[in-house]
Amino acid sequence: MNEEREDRAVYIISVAAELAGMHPQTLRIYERKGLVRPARTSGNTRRYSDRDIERLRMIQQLTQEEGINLAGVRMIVELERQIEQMRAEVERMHRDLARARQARRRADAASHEVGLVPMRSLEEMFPWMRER
Amino acid sequence: MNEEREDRAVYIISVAAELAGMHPQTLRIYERKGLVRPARTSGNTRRYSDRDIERLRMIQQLTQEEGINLAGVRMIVELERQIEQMRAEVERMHRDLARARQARRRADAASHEVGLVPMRSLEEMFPWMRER
DNA sequence: TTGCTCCTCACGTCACGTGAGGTGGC
DNA sequence: TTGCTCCTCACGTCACGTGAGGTGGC
Repeated sequence: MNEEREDRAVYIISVAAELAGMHPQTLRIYERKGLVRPARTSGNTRRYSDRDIERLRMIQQLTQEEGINLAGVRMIVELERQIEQMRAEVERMHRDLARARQARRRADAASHEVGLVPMRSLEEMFPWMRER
Repeated sequence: MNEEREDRAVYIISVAAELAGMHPQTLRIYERKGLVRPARTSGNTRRYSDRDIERLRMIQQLTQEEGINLAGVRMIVELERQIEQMRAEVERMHRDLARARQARRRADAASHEVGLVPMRSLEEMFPWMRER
């Protein structure tokens, strides 16, 4: 399912409630508390997207199975957003580090090719130093 | 305050409750729910450390000011532990990356010193490329 | 007209904090 | 003996979900 499709607001409240396994009135309460923000038609009728449904299911998991109230759900959603962001940051830095190390290796290899004395690390020159 | 001092179990329940601004009975409830684990004396009396007090204050913040219930507090404490761990990971990688880049610079400089053809980055050879 | 939507209000249930009440060891 | 601790039980309050009841537009 692509992003455009996930964000398309297609379900009226009764369908969304059925998909999420909830009472329609519960969905209205969640909107008032700012937990879900469905789109509205020109006639002021709510329209839910697949992303909204996914969010509703997450809320249901937290409230029903974990017994967490809505104030808790709100903060947990925010914290998980932060965690997701940091996970991406770690991922990015892993790539940067790998790239930096590869650049180093290429530079050393290039030195060899033009017949120069390679820059070696202490460990390369004195292998026995590795143990400590 | 050092770590050893933070973990020393010194306060009886009435003092801990006063320091945290709570009812002693509330502290017993929190222990039963697994939110705080004070030490016990040989006579089975609870003894709270400064770290325990800190935790109690955090719980109070979440329940009273944010209106979060104990199930929510439990998960939030866990998520914040994860975030702290990831923050340390990012910190560590930052250092690794800085170290890798410095090693690269040192290697280049050393090539210069022994009169070899230096391995230069594109930016070093064509400074005007920096602007983009 | 039918079946949906919109809204507000009220009730039942449950979590949680407070307090009482009774016990026992420094 | 006094003042603490330990525990359990009960009550008041509040959050939340469900449902009813009345309205209006496709």
